[in-house]
Amino acid sequence: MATCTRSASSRGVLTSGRRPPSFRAGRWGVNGRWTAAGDEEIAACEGEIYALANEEFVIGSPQQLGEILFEKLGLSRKRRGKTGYSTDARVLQAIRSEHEIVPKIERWRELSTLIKTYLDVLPELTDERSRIHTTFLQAVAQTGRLSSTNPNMQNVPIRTPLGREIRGCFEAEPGSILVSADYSQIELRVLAYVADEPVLKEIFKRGEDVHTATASQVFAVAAEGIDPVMRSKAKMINYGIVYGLSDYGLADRLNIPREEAKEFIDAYLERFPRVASFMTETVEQAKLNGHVTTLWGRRRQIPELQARNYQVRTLGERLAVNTVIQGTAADIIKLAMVRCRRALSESESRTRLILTIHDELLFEGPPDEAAPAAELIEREMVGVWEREPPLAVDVGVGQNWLEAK
DNA sequence: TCTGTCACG
DNA sequence: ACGTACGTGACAGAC
Repeated sequence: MATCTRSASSRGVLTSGRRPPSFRAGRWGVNGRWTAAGDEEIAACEGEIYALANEEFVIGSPQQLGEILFEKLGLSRKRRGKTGYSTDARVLQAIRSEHEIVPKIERWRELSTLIKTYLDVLPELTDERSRIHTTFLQAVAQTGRLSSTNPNMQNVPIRTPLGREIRGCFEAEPGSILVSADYSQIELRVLAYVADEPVLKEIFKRGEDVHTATASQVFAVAAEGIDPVMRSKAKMINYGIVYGLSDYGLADRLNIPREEAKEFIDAYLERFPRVASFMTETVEQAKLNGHVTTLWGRRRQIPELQARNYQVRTLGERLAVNTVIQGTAADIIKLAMVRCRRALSESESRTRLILTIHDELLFEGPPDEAAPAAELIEREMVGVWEREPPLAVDVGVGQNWLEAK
C-alpha cells in the first residue's frame, strides 16, 4: 500500500501496493460448500415466503414487498420514503412478531446481500496470487476519511455470524501472518477531548467500558446493575450524540415512545454538560465562519447552515458537529499510518501496512515478527496523541482477518 | 438514472 | 410546525 498523506496524490486516487490481503482459492473451495448451502437456504426461504404470501413475487423489490406486507397482509406501516412505505431492516425488526413471513424475509435479505455483494464477486477479483487489490480515494469523503472502491474493502462483513465467515476468508500469504490494530472508541475519545467533558474523560482515563458507564449515568444505576439491553441503549445514545440524533430518531431506533427517548437525551446532556455546550458552540462558530476545522486544521465548508429550508439547515448543524469528530479521527489514523510505516521501515521490519478502515490498520508480515511489530504498531498509534483522555488500541494477530480482529 | 436497501466505520 | 443520526460503496429493481 502506498502511504497516504494529504499531499500524496493530486488526482485523489491511490492504489494499494504489492501486498493486499489474499482471498485464497483453496479456502474458497471449503466455502464453496457453504455458498451452495446458502443458495439452498435462499431457495427454501423463497418457497416459504411465497407460501405465506399465497403468491409469487419479487422479494428483492421493495415496492412489491411493501404491497404484500402492508396491503395484502395488513402489517403495521412505519416510515415511508419517496415512493412508498419502507421495508428496511429496522421496519422489519419492528414488525417481526406480527407475521411469520417477516423473519423469513429478514433471513432472505441477509443471505442474498452477503452472497450477491461478496461471495459472488470477490473470488472474481483475485489476481494470479489469489490476492485482492482495492483502490483508495483520498478526495471523496467530506470528512477527510479515505474511501475504498472496486472492491470496497472497508465494508467487508463482520457483524453477523454469516458475515464473519466472509471476513475469515481473507488470509495472510502462506508463511505470513496478519496483525490487526484498531482504535477503541476513537470518536468518543475525540469527543471527550474536544468538548473537554470531565466526566467522559474520566471514564476513559479509568479504562472503564464507556457504554456501561454512560448507561450508569443516564439511567442512574450502579455499573453492576447495567444489563446488556441498557448497555446497548447507551451505546445507541453515545453514537447518536456524535451524529446529532433527535428524540424522534432515537425513539425509532430503540422502538420506544418519543417522550422516553427525549428523557434519555436530556439525562445524557445533563450528565455530560460540556458535550451540550460543545455542540452549540461548534454550530455557532460554524455559522459565523461558514466552515468547521478538525484538530489538525482540516476544513469543511458547511453551506447548509445558510439554507432557508429548515431541514437542510438542521442537517448543516449535524454536519458541523460530526465533521469535527469524524474528521479529527481521520486525521489521527492518517498520522498513525505514516508513523507506523516509518517506524517499521526504521526497524527494518518486513511487516507491511496493507489496509486502513477508518479506525483500524491491517498489516501482514513474517510470523516471528508479529509480536514486536504488534508492540511497535500499538506504540505508534497511541503516540499520535499526547492528550487526555489517551487513545487506546486493541491489537490482534491471526492467520486470517477474522482471527486477527 | 434514481431509489431503496444494506455492508462497514 | 417543520422532519428527524454522520461518512462511505455496491447491488437490484423501477422507470
